[in-house]
Amino acid sequence: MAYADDGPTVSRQQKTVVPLSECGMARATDLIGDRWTLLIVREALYGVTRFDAMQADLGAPRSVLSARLKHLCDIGVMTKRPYKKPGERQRHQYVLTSKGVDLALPLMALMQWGDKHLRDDAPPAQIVERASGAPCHVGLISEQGAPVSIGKTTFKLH
Amino acid sequence: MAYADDGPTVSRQQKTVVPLSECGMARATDLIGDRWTLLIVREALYGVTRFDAMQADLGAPRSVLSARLKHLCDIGVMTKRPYKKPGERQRHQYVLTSKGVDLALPLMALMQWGDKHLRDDAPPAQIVERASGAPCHVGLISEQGAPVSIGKTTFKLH
DNA sequence: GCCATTAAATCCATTTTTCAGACTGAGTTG
DNA sequence: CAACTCAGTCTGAAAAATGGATTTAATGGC
Repeated sequence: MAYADDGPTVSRQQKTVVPLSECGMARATDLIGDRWTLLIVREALYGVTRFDAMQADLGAPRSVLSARLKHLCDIGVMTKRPYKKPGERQRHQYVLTSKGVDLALPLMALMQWGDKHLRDDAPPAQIVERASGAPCHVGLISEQGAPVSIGKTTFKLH
Repeated sequence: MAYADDGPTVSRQQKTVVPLSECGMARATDLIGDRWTLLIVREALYGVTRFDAMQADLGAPRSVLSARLKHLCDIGVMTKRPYKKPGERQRHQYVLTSKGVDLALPLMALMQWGDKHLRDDAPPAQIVERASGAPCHVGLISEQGAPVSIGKTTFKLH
């Protein structure tokens, strides 16, 4: 992997690596790569599902939040559903679908990166096993289920 | 973790989970959460380091690419350096710092998500161990180095 | 039924960002 | 010197984000 401390890296000359439109990552950033969408998903993962609560947490303009939530529902990352606690009025909540829950991993990876590189003190949230409380981290795993250092990997193109 | 198929999830009532400004993830999306930045980092990881090559791959407006690269250098994710292959003119290249290389993991996680949920056929790029060529994937790893299913984890707040 | 309240939006005017494409300037090749 | 390549900058139009005010729909209390 090209790396600033490895000495004079030579650039690939001419060719596109993978056409952008073909790459899952590009499609992903197309769908969710903006200022708010991932933060909204983070809210949902934390269990915040109501419009106003999200708005209060994020401070995003209501119109933007509204549009983003609609979009997230459209692409199947969240669903909007009514719910009613006994004795309370009916409300709406936005809940992650399984497609949305799968975003937890990229999100945790990003959180991990931010906590490592963008702050000096201890991170405010940690990923732990629910049962034991033992901390976990995001990493690469081999076919045999063993952790793999990222430096020992490449992209293989088809 | 709240999940659309788990039945009527009840929303947390009032409180902010972690103040946005405190969260590594929020800081991260602040720095790199836009349409192009992650794609630029992807280019760099693939080994594309020259302005024009990136522009051709991404199709981003040159002014935006220019601004993003400048920003990435400012925040220490990339560095700009001159280089010269014998017999060629001197050029510039943008290379990832170690801080930038660490973005590979969130990026791979996102790619994995996109490949799983945003396409039906086989993904165009795969993460493999350099030595053996065996495929890897991004996942959660326990303290003991064992893979952990994401459903068995939560966020622990401090 | 009528009023106040709350949740969930939408609307508006202003500022910021994006975009496509033309242009610039430095260094290289013929 | 003319043409070409690379790495940008500049420009004006279009799109998106912003903070704030307003709207709508569903209560619960009186």
